[in-house]
Amino acid sequence: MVKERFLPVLRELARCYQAFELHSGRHIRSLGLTSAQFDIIATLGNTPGMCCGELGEKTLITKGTLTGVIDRLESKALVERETALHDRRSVFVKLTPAGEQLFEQVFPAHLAFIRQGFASFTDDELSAIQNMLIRLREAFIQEEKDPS
Amino acid sequence: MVKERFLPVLRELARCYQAFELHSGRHIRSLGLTSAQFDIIATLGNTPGMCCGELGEKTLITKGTLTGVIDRLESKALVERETALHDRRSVFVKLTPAGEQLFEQVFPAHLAFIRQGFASFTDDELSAIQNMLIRLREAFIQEEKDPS
DNA sequence: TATTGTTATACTCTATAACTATA
DNA sequence: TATAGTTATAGAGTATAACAATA
Repeated sequence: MVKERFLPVLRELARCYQAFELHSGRHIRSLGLTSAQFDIIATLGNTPGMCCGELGEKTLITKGTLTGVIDRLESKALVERETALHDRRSVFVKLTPAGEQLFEQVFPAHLAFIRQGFASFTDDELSAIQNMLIRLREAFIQEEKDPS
Repeated sequence: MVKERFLPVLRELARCYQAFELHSGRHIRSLGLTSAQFDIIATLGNTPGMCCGELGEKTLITKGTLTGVIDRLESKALVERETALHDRRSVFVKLTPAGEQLFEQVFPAHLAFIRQGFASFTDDELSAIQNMLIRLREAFIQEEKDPS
């Protein structure tokens, strides 16, 4: 029978993230978007745009998938593609005015939801939890690179 | 421009969870399973089995999807279905011997990976992070029920 | 030759709703 | 009537690999 001191923490990590995802997923779907699509919108928000490679890195969506996701956002007229000037292999993706409007309408609602969730935390507590999450993530990544 | 004290924490929560998912996802796929399928295996491990309703609750997989996931696991001979005795509408799902063997082979490897990630944390730190994650999740759920 | 993004394939998950059989 | 699962449908993400255009 398994009994490890860290399992409760891992379970809480998953449950906490999933609780957040559950809410935000509903909100996103009510806008007619999927998580992947919203990820793109949120990543492009408040930026001048970026090329597919950069978008893929930030959203963890692989390039083959990314093409389809951007296709669907483009057909909704929320993003647009331009050929990059400096490298004609690259495609520059950015929000359309409608996309920016959606971003600006949706993001504050997200923030309000999240803000309330964090309302009872002091700044010190926030720092503490953030630092531990960073440490934990780095430990996971470390092993990824160096599977000793 | 958005500037909230809790956004860095939320981002770390997501990145930390995703870092874990990235690794475990690779491991799972190398076994020829999907995340949903592994979720079922892990949930059934060390239990006598359970009916679809309970499985769905624990894994957050909706019943329509669950049928398909279990179908695929059954075709791999990792789980089996039995009609429940007490209620013939219910279906009892449990690991086959092969499923148990997979569970017992895979789970320790997962644990070893996770254990290393947590290696540098003291017990006090683990308690602290766990408590904060619980608080945070409950705050999210609270809003879900009571959107004030 | 290497890189950027697209296309193609095959599979799986997702939400939703109608349906069957029990209760 | 209500519940437990199944079936059906349509859409979307996933991994993977081959491909075109450009560097």
